Amino acid sequence: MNRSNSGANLPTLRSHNAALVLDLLRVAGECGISRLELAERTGLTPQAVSKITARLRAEGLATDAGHRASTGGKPRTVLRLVPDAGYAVGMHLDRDELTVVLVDLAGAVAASRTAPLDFGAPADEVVAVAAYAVAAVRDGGAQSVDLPVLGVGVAVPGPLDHRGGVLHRVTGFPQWDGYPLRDALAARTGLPVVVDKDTNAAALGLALRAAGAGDFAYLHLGTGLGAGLVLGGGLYRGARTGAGEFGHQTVQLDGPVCSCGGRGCIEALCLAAVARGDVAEAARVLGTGAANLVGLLDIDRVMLGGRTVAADPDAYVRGVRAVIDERARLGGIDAPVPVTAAGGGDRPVAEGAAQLVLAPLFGRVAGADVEGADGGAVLVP
Amino acid sequence: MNRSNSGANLPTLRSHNAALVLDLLRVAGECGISRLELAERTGLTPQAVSKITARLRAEGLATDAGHRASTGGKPRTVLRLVPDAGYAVGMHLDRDELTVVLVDLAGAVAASRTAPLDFGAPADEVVAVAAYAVAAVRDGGAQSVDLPVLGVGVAVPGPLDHRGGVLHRVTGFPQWDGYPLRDALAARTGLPVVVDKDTNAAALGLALRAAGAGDFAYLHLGTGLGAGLVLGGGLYRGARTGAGEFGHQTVQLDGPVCSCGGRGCIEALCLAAVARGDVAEAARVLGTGAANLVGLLDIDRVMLGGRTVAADPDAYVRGVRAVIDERARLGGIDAPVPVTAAGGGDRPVAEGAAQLVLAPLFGRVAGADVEGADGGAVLVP
DNA sequence: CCACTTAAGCAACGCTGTTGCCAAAGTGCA
DNA sequence: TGCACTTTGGCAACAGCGTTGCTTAAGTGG
Repeated sequence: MNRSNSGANLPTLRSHNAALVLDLLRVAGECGISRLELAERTGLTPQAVSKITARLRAEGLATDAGHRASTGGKPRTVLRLVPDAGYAVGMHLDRDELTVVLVDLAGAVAASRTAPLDFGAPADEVVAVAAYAVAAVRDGGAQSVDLPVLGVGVAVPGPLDHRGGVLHRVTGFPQWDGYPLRDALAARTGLPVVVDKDTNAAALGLALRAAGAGDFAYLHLGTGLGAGLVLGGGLYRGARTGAGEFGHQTVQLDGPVCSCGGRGCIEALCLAAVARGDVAEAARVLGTGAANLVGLLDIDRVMLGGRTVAADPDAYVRGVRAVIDERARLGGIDAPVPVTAAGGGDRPVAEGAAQLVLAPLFGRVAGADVEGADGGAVLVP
Repeated sequence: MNRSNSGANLPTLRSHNAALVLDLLRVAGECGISRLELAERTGLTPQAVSKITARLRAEGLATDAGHRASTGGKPRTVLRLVPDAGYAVGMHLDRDELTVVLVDLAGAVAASRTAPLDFGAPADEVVAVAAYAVAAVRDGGAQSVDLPVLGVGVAVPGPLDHRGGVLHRVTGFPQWDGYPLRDALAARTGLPVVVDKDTNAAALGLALRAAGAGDFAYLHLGTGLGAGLVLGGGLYRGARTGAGEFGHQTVQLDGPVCSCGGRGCIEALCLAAVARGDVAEAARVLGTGAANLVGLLDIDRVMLGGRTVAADPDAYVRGVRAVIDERARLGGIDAPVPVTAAGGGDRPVAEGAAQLVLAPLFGRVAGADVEGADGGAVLVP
């Protein structure tokens, strides 16, 4: 929805429709989808879909996958995505651990690698370790075959400038302040690199997996508390990539002082409850923040994740759901917003990071420029 | 960013670019804009802009407006919007008052009308009064000339279904629950009708007026407290048009009971402070909610409006700004988000309502279907 | 007065999705 | 087995979009 410089011409049109079809193929998965279904879903004419899919097949991105049962005439030919036409590396740079995955176009993990990491080490050293991990996961995927890797998506904790790939004010790690992570890693790996917050990456991954889930908020409770927002079908980053500062929302005026200097922050109240073992109270505080968010943004779903939640997912889901249901009941709303656990601990973050690279191919994520090593090496021209 | 049924063809492309150019003409206002500037802003080639503007001129939507000073060669021809090529009616149905305005394409008010209203009267009676006001403002605009009125935008308090134009659960006015306001008024007036929340209408109007302001939140403090969100350049309504439920955000766990049944809602705390004359405390509570919002959504600006704010705008702006600045300082942010008063009391709501009809012409507002009397009588074919 | 610069239109072009038509590949009944 | 019917999907011609190459219009400056 970028208002500036958004004039559309025929190449724009072409890639838009191609991305749309590719996304439907991706969502259909193994079972595939027929040309006529694609036409119905996109609003394009069947003939246009035929032309678009012919191009995709010529480029090796789509292929035939059998036939549907006949309904009285010629049976429909089913098309599906060719998953190994492209790969992306997803990386989760956490405070004490490095997780790297290699995923294909369909989002399936082809290889993964986890190693301890000292995020407090000099930035160049961390980048070197990261670049080595990328190389390792590329080799490990298939033996001596050069896989077409489109780029590297990196998820990091704390605030950053997503467009420039530069970190800012990472609490406790001053050596990262202003470090051009994207360009450094792009130079080391020779691949385009996209950097984003860990919560955003996780939310993006979940948004692509659960198709049709609509708008939702992903709340990540680990060493800190943050949120990833999927609004209007796309990841919402805000004006300065700072959206999702959920942890320091005030839910108690003049409450206890938080590490951020504020008072009554959700994060402080929630983690204090966790520290004294009161999971129910932690969930209630989290639920209050979640209910605020649900009301403000009118979202369809709340998903909980992160290490702390993973330790006792049922308790958190139950506690958060109780607050949201109560608020909905008071507001006279019949169907309260569902609350679920994301599952998989920290793994969704690395997989979501890979989707930072892949999502633009499918027309997802507004304004995510994949740049770095070479300007705009995208698959669909 | 609607994901379903969004295949693009040539007419889509054409109207998209036409809307883009029309929007730039609108923003340029009286002074106009040259073809080459349009080309730079849109990213289109000058020749494409020439073709598009030729079409707009043929349709009577644009016209020449003199020349710029020469820079050594042929001087640029300046183009501008023809404001009276189209009009829209904006209506603010408040609890005790009805405000109707007639605005032209440029957003200028050509006629206005205010009358007391009993929102508690039977719905059909209110609609009859509203339809009469629409007819009156259409006649009053120009003497015996049939102005091209594109539709009616209606702003109402409380929750509703924007797509269907049906109200829901309006607190204190049960006769409106489920009433098909859009269709009823469309039948009475013979014009397409769009219905939205008052806060959304006001936010839209402000978004169009202050071009380039980026994302912002409009906080409306009147008989209640609500918010209108402009995210990613467009009005954000949420999945069920319920976004902006700002008043019942909890900012004090286990705080005083609110009329909604919850505890520690901003609205309850804020209005209680207003009732006892403590404007500073009201502003502080409002500021806390605003700061939460700024952090969560990373917006560029906060605007305050509504009758209560209009009574003492400086005090509210100062109080809200203080909280936001303090939070930014703690977060290490250099440039805190600006806070301003919207001004004009309730007038921005009616003008914004008119923009519910006009905005789609300029490519603004995602997913605002103007339907009603006749399906899709828009100006640009 | 003439060289130069800048703006804007004309004509031809490549490419998009669309339309009309036809071959391919099934089902179902006689 | 054969024929009528239904449905799918490709081929060819088409209208319309922005783009490119070139020409004309309308200024400035020496």
